[in-house]
Amino acid sequence: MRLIFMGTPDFAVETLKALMAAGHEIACVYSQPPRAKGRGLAMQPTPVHAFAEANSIEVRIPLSLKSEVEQSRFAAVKADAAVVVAYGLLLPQAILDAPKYGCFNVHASLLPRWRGAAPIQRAIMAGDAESGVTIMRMELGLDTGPMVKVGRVPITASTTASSLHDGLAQVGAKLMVGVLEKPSVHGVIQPTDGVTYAKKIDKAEAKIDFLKSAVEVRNHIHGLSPFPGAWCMMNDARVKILEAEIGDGQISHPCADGLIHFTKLQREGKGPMDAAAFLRGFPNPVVA
RNA sequence: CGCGGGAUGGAGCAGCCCGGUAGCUCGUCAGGCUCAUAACCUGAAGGUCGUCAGUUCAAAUCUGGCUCCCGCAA
Repeated sequence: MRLIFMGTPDFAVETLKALMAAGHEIACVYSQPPRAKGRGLAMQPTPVHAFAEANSIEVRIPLSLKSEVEQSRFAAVKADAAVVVAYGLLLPQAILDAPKYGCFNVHASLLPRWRGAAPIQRAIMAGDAESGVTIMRMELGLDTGPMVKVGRVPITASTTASSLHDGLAQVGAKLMVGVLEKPSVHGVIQPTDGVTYAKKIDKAEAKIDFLKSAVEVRNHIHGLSPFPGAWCMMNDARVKILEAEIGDGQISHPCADGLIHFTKLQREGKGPMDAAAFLRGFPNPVVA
């Protein structure tokens, strides 16, 4: 099929790769415009942008799709369908209606739970037992469309946002390819019960609150690992905690109901390391 | 030119300010000891100190360029 792909972060690249591998024609790719970010505030294209460019696919980076000009450009592609994965812009009705089979979205949660920006992190932080990917037909509302296909992934004591992200990206890519084999399918309307929204991660919430239970602290750490990274102070140094386990260990700290110990940590300017290595360069840490 | 930290045997660090023998903790290997341990003892291997140039009798250390890694902030 002739497709338009719309996406921005790494998570979306997996689906784009899978669509190409499945033999679909990617007519063009939409992504967020490059922004000045990172050290030195250099302009950097988004991961999807960079990948598409490396594969000689036309990249479009409009600031908005509200204008008639952009909408007619979109329609002029005459795509069979559009696949949207974490794009970052709302699609007006004119866009949604343009492709022959409509617009499909890959969302990293079991809808209607965790609609919105940070479903992966929120699921882990909330202590959910499982997460997943939902493919839906897009509507005007935020992640409200009828569900076409669902893939489930368990969340365990060792699941981090990073590992879940990678897992879901694979699952989502695979499901999306499957859905396009029967692009005319209708979806199941989302239940009205169990709707939650995954609001964007705010860096201010990254600091670890040891007044919570050990499990809550563990979920907080894993949900924010590695970005933006849960952190605490140790001997006047700011240290990111990337992985932790319930109970006592080489570097532990009490929570409301017991000890938690850190198994992977990173201090400023350094790389991530396990507890034993961390202690060699940072003996007798006092957690504050 | 947003602010800052860093690159030293396999891992984590010290040494740099005040140039002059390559150091520590751990790991690895060999041997010993022990009922036993993340135990202990003995010995060994392993590094052109990120890279290029400069200063100097002499550079891990001082000067300048470059590459790469990371924290903050956006």
